[in-house]
Amino acid sequence: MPRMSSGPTLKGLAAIIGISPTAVSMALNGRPGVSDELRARVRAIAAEQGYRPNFAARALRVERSNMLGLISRNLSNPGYLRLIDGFSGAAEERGYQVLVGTSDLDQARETNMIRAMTNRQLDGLAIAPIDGKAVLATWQDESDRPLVLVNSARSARSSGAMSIRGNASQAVRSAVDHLLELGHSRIALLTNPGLSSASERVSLFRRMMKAQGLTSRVISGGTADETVERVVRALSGDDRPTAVMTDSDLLAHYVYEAAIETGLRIPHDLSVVGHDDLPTSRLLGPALTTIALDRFEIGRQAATMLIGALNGDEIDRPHRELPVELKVRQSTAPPAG
Amino acid sequence: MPRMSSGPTLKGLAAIIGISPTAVSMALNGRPGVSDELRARVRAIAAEQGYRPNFAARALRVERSNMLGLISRNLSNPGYLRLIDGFSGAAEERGYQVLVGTSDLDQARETNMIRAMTNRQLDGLAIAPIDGKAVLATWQDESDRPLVLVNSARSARSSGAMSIRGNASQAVRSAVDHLLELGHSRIALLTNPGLSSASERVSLFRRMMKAQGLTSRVISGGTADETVERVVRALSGDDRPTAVMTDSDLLAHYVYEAAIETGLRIPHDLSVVGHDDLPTSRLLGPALTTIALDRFEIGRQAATMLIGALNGDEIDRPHRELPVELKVRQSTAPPAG
DNA sequence: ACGCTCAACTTCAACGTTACAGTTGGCACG
DNA sequence: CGTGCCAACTGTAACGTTGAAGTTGAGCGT
Repeated sequence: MPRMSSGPTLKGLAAIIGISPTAVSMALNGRPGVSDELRARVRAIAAEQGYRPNFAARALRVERSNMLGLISRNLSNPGYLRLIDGFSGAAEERGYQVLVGTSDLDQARETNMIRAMTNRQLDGLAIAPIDGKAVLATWQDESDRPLVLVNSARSARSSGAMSIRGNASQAVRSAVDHLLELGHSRIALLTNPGLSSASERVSLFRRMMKAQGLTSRVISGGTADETVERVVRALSGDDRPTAVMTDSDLLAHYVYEAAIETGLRIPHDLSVVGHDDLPTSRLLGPALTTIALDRFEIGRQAATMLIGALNGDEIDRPHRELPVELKVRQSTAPPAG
Repeated sequence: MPRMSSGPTLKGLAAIIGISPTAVSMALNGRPGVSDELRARVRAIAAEQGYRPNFAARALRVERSNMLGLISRNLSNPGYLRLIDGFSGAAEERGYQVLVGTSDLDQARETNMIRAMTNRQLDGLAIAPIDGKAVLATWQDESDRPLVLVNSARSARSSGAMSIRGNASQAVRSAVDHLLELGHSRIALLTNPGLSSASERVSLFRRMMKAQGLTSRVISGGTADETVERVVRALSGDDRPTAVMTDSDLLAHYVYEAAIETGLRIPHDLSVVGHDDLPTSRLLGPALTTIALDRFEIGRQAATMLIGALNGDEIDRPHRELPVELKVRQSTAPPAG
């Protein structure tokens, strides 16, 4: 029932001005082939008539939609808002619009999302993949447009796509080093399950701990409630960890909740290290020690890389790792006793 | 240079099967006019050939894009992530995709965003407007599709659009009542400037304070840094407020930062009441007393209302106010002295 | 056997845009 | 004064889809 109030079209404008639609198109799109004088006249009349180009028609014709897609793993982690913010800001600056979606950590949904987006003649896609390689396969099956993998495992790097992420090894290393220096020996890592990027971090963590002759403990997150519950359980044993490092500040928040539930005091009974540095993290009680990662910048650069590739530019470093920085605050301390 | 790997089109499929494109279209879209047998055959061959419908072409033809727009005021407030999450979840369930944008609290950008979205044959728009009336004017100028105003001022209600928001008067009332009961008399309200919905809250706040014979103080936020600075200044006078209530948890966070800067302890020297109840708010130090508002649900319902209207349904309550709930935690206490 | 109806298709045109291949006319040049 | 050239346009067709208006032929009642 609801229809667009049908404003004038290129053809309509052409009729009014008395020239061909092609000329109007060229005039409005700033392409050569029309005199400056006519161009000005066309612009004036277009504005006066309230002409609005029809993007669907344009997309059909030129096989470009001027839309970029952004698919995140979930939409509960505030870190993704930073990503969206950076991405959409950069995209809008260059005249692109942003289609968002989330896989919700579900492979099938991720594939569907990608398909749905390619149906729309999406010009490029940035995705924080569940499994980078699977995404690569799906995308290249569907489209030969630029793709940026965000925060994916190193193993998913390929010449077919670009990638950008925080420096994962630096992140794990600085967290572990910090905790070791404080004197911790029973350290647990809380990660999101099922992510190929997570397993990369896990193995790095295991290797570092082994090098110290220490055993490593890994806790897999799930839904919010599940995660808290699992952390509670992990913190209950006799040889419970004295420190937990996490893959995100959000996960660190769950540790805080678990600490409240178990009555452990942070940092006296338990040290916590996050990863992100959300704006709220320094305001937590106690302020969270975390590995700062500029997700806004990741979003920005992802969009910029996509648009660059669309313009045919040679992309500077197609596989980027942004530096991370340990912010020591109040949630870490030497282990008690 | 990058082009879609041109899969088969309706016409191509039709040629392969030996029937007309129209029949293929009817078969795939589940419309009557084809036998069950042919429908099955078409579906099988479409799948086998990897057929992907071209949404741009469809949009051009039917003047529907199957996209919904969501424009927020900014993308730094984590509350908007909840909104996006609820909105996109409901939209995806019904086969719609979501175009996001932000006005960044800039009128011109907001208007541009709306125009850019209508150019795309957007089917419906949910927007947290800077000025609801202005949005209404722009939108109705461009399109007669459904519009939902999110968190807009009551004054922007009109028959031309739907709306959904938290119960603003209940929110202001319960915050003020809570602080009055604790014994506060110098209460400040920290709001976002320039929002018509904010001025509605301000006037309600002023009225309530006046009814108590108390003077009211309003602090206008700005950028993050500006806001902290203004709060610091507001907290410096001799007759400084003993309590600050805010329009969002994000603003409450700024008050926390200002408190750190000025050395005031919460809640001993200063009580703080937020508005949102972000997941992190109960983990702050001290845990934030706040007015809980389910932004996820607002997003969900906004999308549902839009899609309902698109289906021609009679919308149940086109102007909705969700209840809010005061969560008393540790950031409020009786004033010292 | 005749007309009638209806399901199952086909044909045609159009949505708004732009690429490409013309066409025109003015002007410089030998 | 023709010839060639170029700027400034025009005309046509096509992108993939679908609505509307046909066309067919099988089945049915009389």
